[in-house]
Parts: sequence; structure tokens; C-alpha cells
Amino acid sequence: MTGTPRTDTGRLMELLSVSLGAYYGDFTLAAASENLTASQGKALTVLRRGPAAMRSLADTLTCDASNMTGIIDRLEKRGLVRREPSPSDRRVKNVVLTAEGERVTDAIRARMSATREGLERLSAQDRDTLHSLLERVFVSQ
Amino acid sequence: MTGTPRTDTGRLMELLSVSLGAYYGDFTLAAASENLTASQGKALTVLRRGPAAMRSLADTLTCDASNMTGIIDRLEKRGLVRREPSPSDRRVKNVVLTAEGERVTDAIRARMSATREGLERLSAQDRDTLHSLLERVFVSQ
DNA sequence: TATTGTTATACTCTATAACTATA
DNA sequence: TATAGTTATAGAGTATAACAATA
Repeated sequence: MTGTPRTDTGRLMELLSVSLGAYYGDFTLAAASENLTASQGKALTVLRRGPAAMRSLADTLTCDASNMTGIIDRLEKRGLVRREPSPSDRRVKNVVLTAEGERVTDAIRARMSATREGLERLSAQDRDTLHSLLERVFVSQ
Repeated sequence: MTGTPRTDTGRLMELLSVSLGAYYGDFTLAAASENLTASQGKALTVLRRGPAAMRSLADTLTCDASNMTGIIDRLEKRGLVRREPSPSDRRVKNVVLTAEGERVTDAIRARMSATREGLERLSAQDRDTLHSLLERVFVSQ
């Protein structure tokens, strides 16, 4: 962007920390607007991609399996998810979003206006570049 | 990066969610290696830039002021920070990192190897580009 | 024997409300 | 009156350890 590279890894990590804080704050606020905690919102977001076993959920959210019990308990009590026995392994319970759960999850994403507006300040090509860079840093190994 | 833009805002937000999740996981693990919670690590990171009043800390970490009391209590008990009375306003307490607090904070950052290695896969120019894009999305308004 | 999910426990985080000491 | 920080409280997240059911 400039002729002189001015971004050492330390400064970039600092900015990443600030960016994460902004994103996470936006997400937490959006979840709170549906009376959900950030952890509950994260679980719903993961389940929006499809059903998952308790253990798999815990792995994805990088928390202990015992935590998932309470989180899913509270979401189930509100009718946002339900537990279903796995047909192939009777130890396993699959967690599935209900229709109301899908609605709430989509509402959370729609409410993340700060992040959305930030992204929409970029041109289509810059969004493409950001996508590619993030993928190289955080996804590919 | 390609001639055809393929990155709509929704997909980019999804990738952002995954990327920041990876960063947060890396940070949480690094903090845990120093026997600190993520919130404690975040507070130290903010204080690494310089002293801050309790209220200002709560604002930066977007949590209620009453939470800071407990978080700073625990950090102070471990000798990582200390409270100092403000010279200009006797209601205010400034929180300052101790030398040990600085050491621990730097150790956390040094431990974030997954993120660091991800960033170091980029050329200096690509790091510059990523810096500029993140700043435009999350910092400038 | 190993794994899945749950329970019990203890500690931490979080917001709300009420309090004090300042301003 | 308003603000900075603390305390009390209750609900939620978190890891550890132990357990029953199943593989």
C-alpha cells in the first residue's frame, strides 16, 4: 500500500488484538440483543452449519465437554436446539438447531452492523484480498 | 487475487469469525501457560501500553466497572500489577504493570506461536496490506 | 479398555444494584 | 448531583475429577 513496509509482526499482532476486540464486542452485543451470552451465540453459529455431537461441539469451541452440557441445556430450555440420539452410536447425542434457533442465529449475524459496515467500506477487490490473506494466515497450515 | 471477486460480505464474516476464533484460542492457550485467564491476559495486554484508571480499563475491555475490581484484585495478589492513587483526582486509582507483569505479558505474546507463524507465512508487503485492510475495517470509522 | 455425555465441585467472569468517597 | 471504585449477589462460563452407559 505504501512503498515502505512498516508492519512488523508485533505491530500486526497488536492490530489483530484490537480487531478481535472490536469483532467480539460487536458479536457479544448482537447476541445480547437476543438475550444470549457470547458462548451461547457461538454454539448457535457453529450449529448453523449443521448438526453436531456434543463432543464435536466442545472440540470446535475449544472448551471442556462438561461445559457443553450446561450451554446446550440452556439453549434447549429456550427451544433453540434439541438433542437427538445418534442412530449409529448410542453413546452420542446430536444437537440440532430448531427453526426458532435458525431464526435467532440469523438475527444475530444481521445485527453485527459495525463489522458489516467496516467490511462494506472495502471494494470488492479489497474484500477478496482480505479473504485470501486471512485464509493464508489462519486456515491453511 | 483472482479476476473474479468471489468474496461477499457473508462469506468474509464467516472467515473473520473463524480467524478471530483461531487467534483467541491461541491467546487463551498462551495466557493459560502463565496460569492466567483470557480476561486477565487481556487486561495485562492493555496495561502493557501504559497505566490506566480502573474506569478506563473497564471501558477498553467493554465490561462493567465492577468486574475490573476482581480481575485487578487477582492480578495484584500475584504481583503483576499495582494500584496507585491518582495525583489529580483522589477518587481515581491508576493501575500499573510491575516488572514481573511486563515479563509475563511479553511471555504471553511470545507464546502465540500459531498466530505468529501464520503471519510469518506472508511477505512483508502482504503483511502491510493486511495491516492496512484491518485498520480500514476495524479502526477507522 | 477407551469414549460419550453427565454430574459435582470450585473458581472465574459478568451485569445489576447499592454503597462510600470524592468531585 | 454526578463520577470512581468497591461490595454483594446471582447467573453463566470454565476445568478437573468421577461416574454410568456404550463401544
